[in-house]
Amino acid sequence: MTTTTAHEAPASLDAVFAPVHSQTAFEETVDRLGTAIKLGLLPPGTRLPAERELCARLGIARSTLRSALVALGQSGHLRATRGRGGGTFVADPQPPAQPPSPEVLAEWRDVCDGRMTVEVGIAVLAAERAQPAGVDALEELVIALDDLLDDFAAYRPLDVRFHVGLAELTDSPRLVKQMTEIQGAMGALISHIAHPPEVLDSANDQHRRLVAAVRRHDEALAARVMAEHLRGTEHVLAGLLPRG
Amino acid sequence: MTTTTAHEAPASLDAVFAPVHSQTAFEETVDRLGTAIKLGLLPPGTRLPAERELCARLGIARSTLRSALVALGQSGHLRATRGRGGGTFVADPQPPAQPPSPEVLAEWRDVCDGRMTVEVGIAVLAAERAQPAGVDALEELVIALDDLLDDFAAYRPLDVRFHVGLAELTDSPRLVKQMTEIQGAMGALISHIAHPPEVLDSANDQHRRLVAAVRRHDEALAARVMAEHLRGTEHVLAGLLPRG
DNA sequence: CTTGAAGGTTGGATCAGCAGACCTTTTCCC
DNA sequence: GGGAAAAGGTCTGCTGATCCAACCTTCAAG
Repeated sequence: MTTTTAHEAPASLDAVFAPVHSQTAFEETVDRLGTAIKLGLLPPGTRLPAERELCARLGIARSTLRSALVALGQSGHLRATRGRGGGTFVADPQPPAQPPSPEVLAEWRDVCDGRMTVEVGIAVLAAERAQPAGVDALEELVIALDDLLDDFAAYRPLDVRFHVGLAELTDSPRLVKQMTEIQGAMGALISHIAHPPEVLDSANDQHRRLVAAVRRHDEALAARVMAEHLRGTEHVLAGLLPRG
Repeated sequence: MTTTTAHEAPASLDAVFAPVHSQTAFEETVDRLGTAIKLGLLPPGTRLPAERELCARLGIARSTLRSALVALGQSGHLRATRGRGGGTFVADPQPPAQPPSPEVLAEWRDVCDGRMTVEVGIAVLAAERAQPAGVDALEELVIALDDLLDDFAAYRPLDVRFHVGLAELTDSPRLVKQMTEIQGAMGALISHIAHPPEVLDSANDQHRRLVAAVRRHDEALAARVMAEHLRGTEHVLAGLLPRG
Protein backbone atom coordinates (compact mmCIF):
# COMPACT_ATOMS: atom_id res chain seq x y z
CA MET A 1 0.00 0.00 0.00
CA THR A 2 1.44 3.40 -0.92
CA THR A 3 0.58 5.37 2.13
CA THR A 4 2.28 8.21 3.89
CA THR A 5 2.92 7.62 7.55
CA ALA A 6 2.01 10.66 9.56
CA HIS A 7 4.92 10.56 11.96
CA GLU A 8 7.55 11.00 9.32
CA ALA A 9 5.74 14.05 7.95
CA PRO A 10 7.03 17.63 8.18
CA ALA A 11 6.97 20.01 11.09
CA SER A 12 3.56 21.45 10.29
CA LEU A 13 2.03 18.32 11.82
CA ASP A 14 3.74 18.79 15.15
CA ALA A 15 0.95 21.14 16.07
CA VAL A 16 -1.70 18.56 15.18
CA PHE A 17 -0.22 15.94 17.47
CA ALA A 18 0.85 18.33 20.21
CA PRO A 19 -0.39 17.57 23.73
CA VAL A 20 -4.05 18.23 24.44
CA HIS A 21 -4.33 20.47 27.47
CA SER A 22 -8.01 20.59 28.29
CA GLN A 23 -8.60 23.51 30.61
CA THR A 24 -11.16 22.76 33.27
CA ALA A 25 -14.02 25.17 33.95
CA PHE A 26 -12.35 26.01 37.25
CA GLU A 27 -9.08 26.89 35.58
CA GLU A 28 -10.66 28.96 32.87
CA THR A 29 -12.69 30.89 35.43
CA VAL A 30 -9.66 31.67 37.57
CA ASP A 31 -7.81 32.70 34.45
CA ARG A 32 -10.57 34.93 33.12
CA LEU A 33 -11.30 36.74 36.36
CA GLY A 34 -7.66 36.89 37.40
CA THR A 35 -6.57 38.35 34.08
CA ALA A 36 -9.39 40.90 34.09
CA ILE A 37 -8.35 42.01 37.56
CA LYS A 38 -4.64 42.15 36.80
CA LEU A 39 -5.30 44.11 33.62
CA GLY A 40 -7.39 46.62 35.52
CA LEU A 41 -10.54 45.78 33.56
CA LEU A 42 -12.04 45.19 37.01
CA PRO A 43 -10.50 48.01 39.06
CA PRO A 44 -9.88 47.64 42.81
CA GLY A 45 -13.09 48.11 44.76
CA THR A 46 -15.30 46.78 41.99
CA ARG A 47 -18.11 44.58 43.19
CA LEU A 48 -18.65 41.38 41.26
CA PRO A 49 -22.16 40.16 40.49
CA ALA A 50 -23.62 37.92 43.22
CA GLU A 51 -22.44 34.34 43.08
CA ARG A 52 -25.84 33.00 42.12
CA GLU A 53 -26.07 35.43 39.23
CA LEU A 54 -22.46 35.11 38.13
CA CYS A 55 -22.47 31.34 37.91
CA ALA A 56 -25.57 31.57 35.73
CA ARG A 57 -23.84 34.07 33.43
CA LEU A 58 -20.72 31.95 33.21
CA GLY A 59 -22.77 28.81 32.63
CA ILE A 60 -21.06 26.87 35.42
CA ALA A 61 -22.19 25.41 38.76
CA ARG A 62 -22.00 27.60 41.79
CA SER A 63 -19.61 25.22 43.49
CA THR A 64 -17.20 25.52 40.60
CA LEU A 65 -17.42 29.28 40.61
CA ARG A 66 -16.84 29.32 44.35
CA SER A 67 -13.66 27.29 43.99
CA ALA A 68 -12.39 29.94 41.62
CA LEU A 69 -13.44 32.81 43.88
CA VAL A 70 -11.82 31.16 46.89
CA ALA A 71 -8.61 30.66 44.94
CA LEU A 72 -8.56 34.32 43.91
CA GLY A 73 -9.37 35.28 47.48
CA GLN A 74 -6.44 33.30 48.83
CA SER A 75 -4.11 34.93 46.32
CA GLY A 76 -5.33 38.29 47.60
CA HIS A 77 -7.07 39.46 44.44
CA LEU A 78 -10.61 39.23 45.83
CA ARG A 79 -12.16 39.73 49.23
CA ALA A 80 -15.68 38.77 50.27
CA THR A 81 -18.07 40.19 52.86
CA ARG A 82 -21.17 38.41 54.03
CA GLY A 83 -24.69 39.51 54.72
CA ARG A 84 -27.08 41.77 52.89
CA GLY A 85 -25.17 44.49 51.09
CA GLY A 86 -22.13 42.28 51.10
CA GLY A 87 -20.58 40.64 48.10
CA THR A 88 -17.30 39.81 46.44
CA PHE A 89 -15.03 42.75 45.73
CA VAL A 90 -11.80 43.27 43.89
CA ALA A 91 -9.25 43.76 46.65
CA ASP A 92 -7.86 47.23 47.26
CA PRO A 93 -4.93 47.37 47.24
CA GLN A 94 -4.08 44.51 44.94
CA PRO A 95 -1.36 42.04 45.94
CA PRO A 96 2.06 42.63 44.36
CA ALA A 97 2.49 41.03 40.94
CA GLN A 98 4.33 37.75 40.78
CA PRO A 99 7.55 37.62 38.74
CA PRO A 100 7.10 35.82 35.41
CA SER A 101 7.50 32.06 35.55
CA PRO A 102 10.22 30.25 33.60
CA GLU A 103 7.61 28.89 31.20
CA VAL A 104 6.42 32.40 30.41
CA LEU A 105 9.96 33.63 29.92
CA ALA A 106 10.77 30.72 27.64
CA GLU A 107 8.19 31.80 25.09
CA TRP A 108 8.32 35.54 25.41
CA ARG A 109 9.38 36.01 21.83
CA ASP A 110 6.44 33.96 20.65
CA VAL A 111 4.11 36.11 22.73
CA CYS A 112 5.59 39.28 21.25
CA ASP A 113 5.17 37.89 17.74
CA GLY A 114 1.55 37.10 18.45
CA ARG A 115 1.07 40.57 19.84
CA MET A 116 2.66 42.15 16.81
CA THR A 117 0.34 40.44 14.36
CA VAL A 118 -2.82 40.87 16.38
CA GLU A 119 -2.25 44.51 17.22
CA VAL A 120 -1.09 45.55 13.76
CA GLY A 121 -4.01 43.73 12.18
CA ILE A 122 -6.41 45.37 14.60
CA ALA A 123 -4.89 48.79 14.00
CA VAL A 124 -5.51 48.41 10.28
CA LEU A 125 -9.08 47.24 10.70
CA ALA A 126 -9.78 49.92 13.28
CA ALA A 127 -8.45 52.59 10.94
CA GLU A 128 -10.75 51.27 8.25
CA ARG A 129 -13.90 51.23 10.37
CA ALA A 130 -13.50 53.73 13.19
CA GLN A 131 -16.45 55.98 13.98
CA PRO A 132 -15.62 59.50 15.24
CA ALA A 133 -17.27 58.86 18.62
CA GLY A 134 -15.07 55.86 19.32
CA VAL A 135 -11.95 57.75 18.31
CA ASP A 136 -12.89 60.57 20.69
CA ALA A 137 -12.98 58.08 23.56
CA LEU A 138 -9.46 56.93 22.67
CA GLU A 139 -8.29 60.52 22.51
CA GLU A 140 -9.50 61.12 26.04
CA LEU A 141 -7.53 58.11 27.22
CA VAL A 142 -4.39 59.52 25.63
CA ILE A 143 -4.92 62.79 27.48
CA ALA A 144 -5.50 60.99 30.75
CA LEU A 145 -2.34 58.95 30.21
CA ASP A 146 -0.32 62.14 29.91
CA ASP A 147 -0.82 62.74 33.63
CA LEU A 148 0.38 59.28 34.65
CA LEU A 149 3.79 59.14 33.05
CA ASP A 150 5.57 58.84 36.38
CA ASP A 151 3.38 56.07 37.85
CA PHE A 152 3.42 52.89 35.80
CA ALA A 153 1.04 51.12 38.18
CA ALA A 154 -1.58 53.72 37.31
CA TYR A 155 -0.51 54.08 33.68
CA ARG A 156 -0.76 50.42 32.77
CA PRO A 157 -4.51 49.84 33.28
CA LEU A 158 -5.36 52.86 31.13
CA ASP A 159 -2.86 51.69 28.56
CA VAL A 160 -4.65 48.35 28.44
CA ARG A 161 -7.96 50.11 28.09
CA PHE A 162 -6.54 52.07 25.18
CA HIS A 163 -5.50 48.96 23.31
CA VAL A 164 -8.72 47.12 24.08
CA GLY A 165 -10.63 50.22 23.08
CA LEU A 166 -8.84 50.18 19.75
CA ALA A 167 -9.96 46.59 19.26
CA GLU A 168 -13.53 47.60 20.06
CA LEU A 169 -13.44 50.02 17.14
CA THR A 170 -13.32 47.01 14.85
CA ASP A 171 -16.70 45.93 16.21
CA SER A 172 -15.52 42.32 16.30
CA PRO A 173 -15.96 40.34 19.55
CA ARG A 174 -13.32 37.88 18.45
CA LEU A 175 -10.72 40.58 18.07
CA VAL A 176 -11.57 42.18 21.41
CA LYS A 177 -11.07 38.81 23.02
CA GLN A 178 -7.75 38.26 21.27
CA MET A 179 -6.55 41.68 22.33
CA THR A 180 -7.51 41.00 25.93
CA GLU A 181 -5.71 37.68 25.90
CA ILE A 182 -2.52 39.05 24.41
CA GLN A 183 -2.50 41.98 26.82
CA GLY A 184 -2.85 39.52 29.68
CA ALA A 185 0.13 37.58 28.39
CA MET A 186 2.15 40.76 28.06
CA GLY A 187 1.22 41.89 31.55
CA ALA A 188 3.17 39.03 33.10
CA LEU A 189 6.23 40.08 31.12
CA ILE A 190 6.30 43.84 31.53
CA SER A 191 5.05 44.34 35.06
CA HIS A 192 8.52 43.73 36.45
CA ILE A 193 10.63 45.91 34.24
CA ALA A 194 11.41 49.58 34.67
CA HIS A 195 9.27 52.13 32.84
CA PRO A 196 10.89 55.55 33.19
CA PRO A 197 8.65 58.55 32.43
CA GLU A 198 10.55 59.34 29.26
CA VAL A 199 9.70 55.92 27.86
CA LEU A 200 6.03 56.26 28.73
CA ASP A 201 6.00 59.76 27.28
CA SER A 202 7.34 58.44 24.02
CA ALA A 203 4.88 55.56 24.09
CA ASN A 204 1.95 57.86 24.64
CA ASP A 205 3.14 60.05 21.81
CA GLN A 206 2.84 56.99 19.61
CA HIS A 207 -0.67 56.49 20.99
CA ARG A 208 -1.46 60.03 19.91
CA ARG A 209 -0.14 59.52 16.40
CA LEU A 210 -2.00 56.24 16.19
CA VAL A 211 -5.27 57.92 17.08
CA ALA A 212 -4.62 60.57 14.45
CA ALA A 213 -3.95 57.92 11.82
CA VAL A 214 -7.09 56.01 12.78
CA ARG A 215 -9.18 59.17 12.64
CA ARG A 216 -7.96 59.87 9.11
CA HIS A 217 -8.57 56.24 8.14
CA ASP A 218 -4.92 56.00 7.15
CA GLU A 219 -4.48 52.25 7.46
CA ALA A 220 -0.87 52.07 6.35
CA LEU A 221 0.20 54.77 8.78
CA ALA A 222 -1.72 53.15 11.62
CA ALA A 223 0.08 49.88 10.93
CA ARG A 224 3.46 51.58 10.84
CA VAL A 225 2.94 53.52 14.06
CA MET A 226 1.62 50.47 15.87
CA ALA A 227 4.56 48.34 14.74
CA GLU A 228 6.94 51.00 15.96
CA HIS A 229 5.07 51.22 19.24
CA LEU A 230 5.33 47.50 19.89
CA ARG A 231 8.92 47.21 18.80
CA GLY A 232 9.81 49.63 21.55
CA THR A 233 8.65 47.14 24.15
CA GLU A 234 10.34 44.29 22.36
CA HIS A 235 13.70 45.99 22.43
CA VAL A 236 13.43 46.63 26.14
CA LEU A 237 12.53 43.00 26.75
CA ALA A 238 15.29 41.75 24.49
CA GLY A 239 17.79 43.59 26.63
CA LEU A 240 16.52 42.17 29.89
CA LEU A 241 15.36 38.66 29.15
CA PRO A 242 17.26 35.48 28.24
CA ARG A 243 17.93 34.01 24.82
CA GLY A 244 17.98 37.19 22.80
CA MET B 1 -19.09 52.38 50.33
CA THR B 2 -18.17 53.94 46.99
CA THR B 3 -17.80 50.90 44.82
CA THR B 4 -18.46 50.24 41.21
CA THR B 5 -20.75 47.34 40.55
CA ALA B 6 -19.39 45.20 37.77
CA HIS B 7 -22.67 44.45 36.04
CA GLU B 8 -23.39 48.07 35.22
CA ALA B 9 -19.98 48.45 33.62
CA PRO B 10 -19.40 48.90 29.87
CA ALA B 11 -19.43 46.38 27.12
CA SER B 12 -15.77 45.47 27.43
CA LEU B 13 -16.68 43.35 30.44
CA ASP B 14 -19.19 41.25 28.53
CA ALA B 15 -16.28 39.15 27.40
CA VAL B 16 -15.07 38.63 30.96
CA PHE B 17 -18.41 37.27 32.11
CA ALA B 18 -19.23 35.41 28.93
CA PRO B 19 -20.06 31.71 29.25
CA VAL B 20 -17.18 29.36 30.01
CA HIS B 21 -17.13 26.57 27.46
CA SER B 22 -14.66 24.01 28.72
CA GLN B 23 -13.79 21.65 25.92
CA THR B 24 -13.21 18.08 27.01
CA ALA B 25 -10.14 16.17 25.90
CA PHE B 26 -12.39 14.07 23.67
CA GLU B 27 -13.84 17.12 21.96
CA GLU B 28 -10.51 18.79 21.44
CA THR B 29 -9.05 15.63 19.96
CA VAL B 30 -11.92 15.20 17.50
CA ASP B 31 -11.60 18.84 16.58
CA ARG B 32 -7.84 18.73 16.07
CA LEU B 33 -7.74 15.59 14.00
CA GLY B 34 -10.94 16.40 12.14
CA THR B 35 -9.74 19.86 11.20
CA ALA B 36 -6.34 18.56 10.11
CA ILE B 37 -8.04 16.02 7.86
CA LYS B 38 -10.56 18.45 6.40
CA LEU B 39 -7.80 20.97 5.69
CA GLY B 40 -5.77 18.36 3.89
CA LEU B 41 -2.92 18.56 6.38
CA LEU B 42 -3.44 14.82 6.70
CA PRO B 43 -4.15 13.79 3.10
CA PRO B 44 -6.34 10.77 2.27
CA GLY B 45 -4.40 7.54 2.70
CA THR B 46 -2.18 8.92 5.44
CA ARG B 47 -1.52 6.50 8.23
CA LEU B 48 -1.83 7.87 11.74
CA PRO B 49 0.66 6.86 14.43
CA ALA B 50 -0.37 3.71 16.32
CA GLU B 51 -2.92 4.34 19.05
CA ARG B 52 -0.51 3.53 21.84
CA GLU B 53 1.98 6.02 20.50
CA LEU B 54 -0.53 8.70 19.57
CA CYS B 55 -2.21 8.81 22.95
CA ALA B 56 1.20 9.26 24.54
CA ARG B 57 1.98 12.14 22.20
CA LEU B 58 -1.38 13.79 22.84
CA GLY B 59 -1.03 13.25 26.57
CA ILE B 60 -4.42 11.55 26.91
CA ALA B 61 -5.57 8.04 27.83
CA ARG B 62 -5.90 5.52 25.10
CA SER B 63 -9.61 5.09 25.80
CA THR B 64 -10.17 8.80 25.28
CA LEU B 65 -8.23 8.76 22.05
CA ARG B 66 -10.19 5.74 20.85
CA SER B 67 -13.49 7.55 21.45
CA ALA B 68 -12.26 10.30 19.17
CA LEU B 69 -11.00 7.87 16.53
CA VAL B 70 -14.27 5.94 16.59
CA ALA B 71 -16.22 9.18 16.18
CA LEU B 72 -14.11 10.19 13.19
CA GLY B 73 -14.48 6.68 11.84
CA GLN B 74 -18.26 6.86 12.03
CA SER B 75 -18.28 10.19 10.26
CA GLY B 76 -16.26 8.56 7.49
CA HIS B 77 -13.06 10.53 7.92
CA LEU B 78 -10.98 7.63 9.22
CA ARG B 79 -10.90 3.92 8.61
CA ALA B 80 -9.04 1.32 10.64
CA THR B 81 -7.61 -2.08 9.73
CA ARG B 82 -6.55 -4.63 12.27
CA GLY B 83 -3.62 -6.94 12.56
CA ARG B 84 0.04 -6.48 11.94
CA GLY B 85 0.68 -3.88 9.25
CA GLY B 86 -2.73 -2.42 9.98
CA GLY B 87 -3.45 0.91 11.51
CA THR B 88 -5.72 3.91 11.31
CA PHE B 89 -5.82 5.68 7.98
CA VAL B 90 -7.33 8.86 6.64
CA ALA B 91 -10.23 7.63 4.51
CA ASP B 92 -9.92 7.81 0.74
CA PRO B 93 -12.15 9.21 -0.57
CA GLN B 94 -13.22 11.60 2.15
CA PRO B 95 -16.91 11.97 2.95
CA PRO B 96 -18.66 14.98 1.43
CA ALA B 97 -18.33 18.17 3.46
CA GLN B 98 -21.26 19.14 5.64
CA PRO B 99 -22.99 22.45 4.92
CA PRO B 100 -22.11 25.15 7.45
CA SER B 101 -24.25 25.19 10.57
CA PRO B 102 -26.42 28.18 11.49
CA GLU B 103 -24.05 29.06 14.32
CA VAL B 104 -21.13 29.20 11.90
CA LEU B 105 -23.12 31.32 9.47
CA ALA B 106 -24.16 33.70 12.23
CA GLU B 107 -20.62 34.74 12.92
CA TRP B 108 -19.06 34.56 9.49
CA ARG B 109 -18.19 38.23 9.49
CA ASP B 110 -16.40 37.85 12.77
CA VAL B 111 -14.43 34.93 11.38
CA CYS B 112 -13.45 36.97 8.33
CA ASP B 113 -12.33 39.84 10.54
CA GLY B 114 -10.19 37.49 12.57
CA ARG B 115 -8.75 36.08 9.40
CA MET B 116 -7.97 39.52 8.04
CA THR B 117 -5.97 40.55 11.08
CA VAL B 118 -4.15 37.27 11.52
CA GLU B 119 -3.21 36.85 7.90
CA VAL B 120 -2.18 40.45 7.32
CA GLY B 121 -0.13 40.43 10.49
CA ILE B 122 1.52 37.19 9.49
CA ALA B 123 2.20 38.46 5.98
CA VAL B 124 4.06 41.44 7.44
CA LEU B 125 6.08 39.36 9.85
CA ALA B 126 6.83 36.78 7.18
CA ALA B 127 8.04 39.50 4.83
CA GLU B 128 10.32 40.75 7.55
CA ARG B 129 11.86 37.40 8.40
CA ALA B 130 11.57 35.13 5.38
CA GLN B 131 14.60 33.05 4.43
CA PRO B 132 15.11 32.37 0.70
CA ALA B 133 14.67 28.61 1.16
CA GLY B 134 11.25 29.02 2.71
CA VAL B 135 10.15 31.40 -0.01
CA ASP B 136 11.24 28.89 -2.64
CA ALA B 137 8.93 26.31 -1.10
CA LEU B 138 6.03 28.73 -1.34
CA GLU B 139 6.88 29.47 -4.93
CA GLU B 140 6.64 25.79 -5.77
CA LEU B 141 3.20 25.66 -4.23
CA VAL B 142 2.10 28.57 -6.40
CA ILE B 143 3.30 26.73 -9.49
CA ALA B 144 1.54 23.55 -8.43
CA LEU B 145 -1.66 25.50 -7.81
CA ASP B 146 -1.60 26.77 -11.38
CA ASP B 147 -2.46 23.28 -12.56
CA LEU B 148 -5.46 22.90 -10.28
CA LEU B 149 -7.52 25.95 -11.17
CA ASP B 150 -10.41 23.85 -12.42
CA ASP B 151 -10.65 21.51 -9.43
CA PHE B 152 -11.33 23.29 -6.17
CA ALA B 153 -11.31 20.04 -4.17
CA ALA B 154 -7.69 19.58 -5.18
CA TYR B 155 -6.85 23.29 -5.08
CA ARG B 156 -8.01 23.94 -1.54
CA PRO B 157 -5.56 21.69 0.38
CA LEU B 158 -2.59 23.21 -1.40
CA ASP B 159 -4.03 26.65 -0.80
CA VAL B 160 -4.18 25.86 2.90
CA ARG B 161 -0.62 24.64 2.80
CA PHE B 162 0.41 27.88 1.16
CA HIS B 163 -1.09 29.99 3.91
CA VAL B 164 0.20 27.77 6.69
CA GLY B 165 3.58 27.77 4.97
CA LEU B 166 3.55 31.55 5.06
CA ALA B 167 2.92 31.40 8.78
CA GLU B 168 5.83 29.02 9.18
CA LEU B 169 8.12 31.65 7.70
CA THR B 170 7.55 33.70 10.85
CA ASP B 171 9.10 30.88 12.86
CA SER B 172 6.43 31.33 15.53
CA PRO B 173 4.50 28.24 16.69
CA ARG B 174 1.74 30.44 18.04
CA LEU B 175 1.16 32.04 14.66
CA VAL B 176 1.19 28.71 12.84
CA LYS B 177 -1.48 27.49 15.22
CA GLN B 178 -3.58 30.61 14.75
CA MET B 179 -3.33 30.27 11.00
CA THR B 180 -4.41 26.64 11.14
CA GLU B 181 -7.37 27.49 13.32
CA ILE B 182 -8.56 30.33 11.16
CA GLN B 183 -8.19 28.24 8.01
CA GLY B 184 -10.28 25.54 9.64
CA ALA B 185 -12.98 28.07 10.42
CA MET B 186 -12.90 29.35 6.85
CA GLY B 187 -13.09 25.85 5.44
CA ALA B 188 -16.58 25.39 6.77
CA LEU B 189 -17.65 28.59 5.04
CA ILE B 190 -16.09 28.29 1.61
CA SER B 191 -16.34 24.59 0.87
CA HIS B 192 -19.90 25.02 -0.37
CA ILE B 193 -19.60 27.98 -2.65
CA ALA B 194 -18.63 28.02 -6.32
CA HIS B 195 -15.00 28.66 -7.22
CA PRO B 196 -14.77 29.16 -10.99
CA PRO B 197 -11.31 28.79 -12.53
CA GLU B 198 -11.08 32.51 -13.26
CA VAL B 199 -11.46 33.29 -9.57
CA LEU B 200 -8.82 30.77 -8.57
CA ASP B 201 -6.55 32.06 -11.29
CA SER B 202 -6.84 35.56 -9.93
CA ALA B 203 -6.33 34.31 -6.37
CA ASN B 204 -3.19 32.44 -7.33
CA ASP B 205 -1.91 35.52 -9.08
CA GLN B 206 -2.22 37.29 -5.75
CA HIS B 207 -0.31 34.40 -4.20
CA ARG B 208 2.43 35.00 -6.71
CA ARG B 209 2.61 38.70 -6.00
CA LEU B 210 2.60 37.99 -2.28
CA VAL B 211 5.57 35.66 -2.63
CA ALA B 212 7.42 38.31 -4.61
CA ALA B 213 6.74 40.92 -1.94
CA VAL B 214 7.85 38.56 0.81
CA ARG B 215 11.02 37.73 -1.06
CA ARG B 216 11.88 41.41 -1.37
CA HIS B 217 11.04 41.93 2.30
CA ASP B 218 8.50 44.53 1.23
CA GLU B 219 6.25 44.43 4.28
CA ALA B 220 3.84 47.13 3.20
CA LEU B 221 3.27 45.54 -0.18
CA ALA B 222 2.80 42.11 1.39
CA ALA B 223 0.15 43.53 3.67
CA ARG B 224 -1.64 45.24 0.81
CA VAL B 225 -1.64 42.18 -1.45
CA MET B 226 -2.82 39.93 1.37
CA ALA B 227 -5.65 42.31 2.29
CA GLU B 228 -6.74 42.40 -1.33
CA HIS B 229 -6.53 38.61 -1.51
CA LEU B 230 -8.77 38.13 1.50
CA ARG B 231 -11.25 40.80 0.52
CA GLY B 232 -11.93 38.81 -2.61
CA THR B 233 -13.29 35.95 -0.56
CA GLU B 234 -15.21 38.29 1.68
CA HIS B 235 -17.04 39.85 -1.23
CA VAL B 236 -18.06 36.47 -2.55
CA LEU B 237 -19.34 35.46 0.88
CA ALA B 238 -21.14 38.77 1.36
CA GLY B 239 -23.09 38.08 -1.78
CA LEU B 240 -24.14 34.59 -0.77
CA LEU B 241 -24.59 34.65 2.98
CA PRO B 242 -27.19 36.34 5.18
CA ARG B 243 -26.99 39.69 6.96
CA GLY B 244 -24.72 41.43 4.49
C1' DC C 1 3.14 -21.55 11.98
C1' DT C 2 5.00 -18.70 15.32
C1' DT C 3 5.47 -14.13 16.67
C1' DG C 4 4.84 -9.33 16.92
C1' DA C 5 2.33 -5.32 15.91
C1' DA C 6 -1.63 -3.46 15.35
C1' DG C 7 -6.74 -2.41 16.60
C1' DG C 8 -10.71 -3.87 19.95
C1' DT C 9 -12.69 -4.79 24.71
C1' DT C 10 -13.46 -4.70 29.54
C1' DG C 11 -13.69 -3.26 34.47
C1' DG C 12 -12.57 -0.51 38.22
C1' DA C 13 -10.88 3.85 40.35
C1' DT C 14 -10.76 8.80 40.41
C1' DC C 15 -12.10 13.40 39.97
C1' DA C 16 -14.38 17.52 38.09
C1' DG C 17 -18.56 19.36 37.76
C1' DC C 18 -23.61 19.70 38.50
C1' DA C 19 -27.76 20.25 41.24
C1' DG C 20 -30.05 21.73 45.00
C1' DA C 21 -31.06 22.15 49.60
C1' DC C 22 -29.69 24.27 53.76
C1' DC C 23 -26.96 27.40 57.19
C1' DT C 24 -25.01 31.95 58.76
C1' DT C 25 -24.33 36.69 58.61
C1' DT C 26 -25.71 41.32 57.91
C1' DT C 27 -28.50 45.21 56.59
C1' DC C 28 -32.56 47.32 55.09
C1' DC C 29 -37.17 48.76 56.19
C1' DC C 30 -41.60 48.61 58.31
C1' DG D 1 -37.04 46.11 67.53
C1' DG D 2 -38.05 42.48 64.49
C1' DG D 3 -38.82 40.36 60.34
C1' DA D 4 -37.49 39.78 55.48
C1' DA D 5 -34.19 39.87 52.09
C1' DA D 6 -29.76 39.38 50.19
C1' DA D 7 -25.62 38.05 50.35
C1' DG D 8 -21.67 34.49 51.20
C1' DG D 9 -20.63 29.61 53.23
C1' DT D 10 -21.53 24.51 53.70
C1' DC D 11 -23.00 19.80 52.74
C1' DT D 12 -24.38 15.70 50.15
C1' DG D 13 -25.28 12.87 46.42
C1' DC D 14 -24.99 12.05 41.56
C1' DT D 15 -23.24 11.81 36.79
C1' DG D 16 -19.95 11.62 33.29
C1' DA D 17 -15.31 12.13 31.55
C1' DT D 18 -10.98 10.35 32.07
C1' DC D 19 -7.32 7.36 33.42
C1' DC D 20 -5.03 2.92 34.06
C1' DA D 21 -4.09 -1.66 33.19
C1' DA D 22 -4.85 -5.77 31.69
C1' DC D 23 -6.59 -8.81 28.19
C1' DC D 24 -8.57 -10.36 23.43
C1' DT D 25 -8.53 -10.62 18.29
C1' DT D 26 -6.72 -10.12 13.90
C1' DC D 27 -3.29 -10.77 10.46
C1' DA D 28 1.06 -10.34 7.87
C1' DA D 29 6.07 -10.90 8.11
C1' DG D 30 9.55 -14.09 8.54
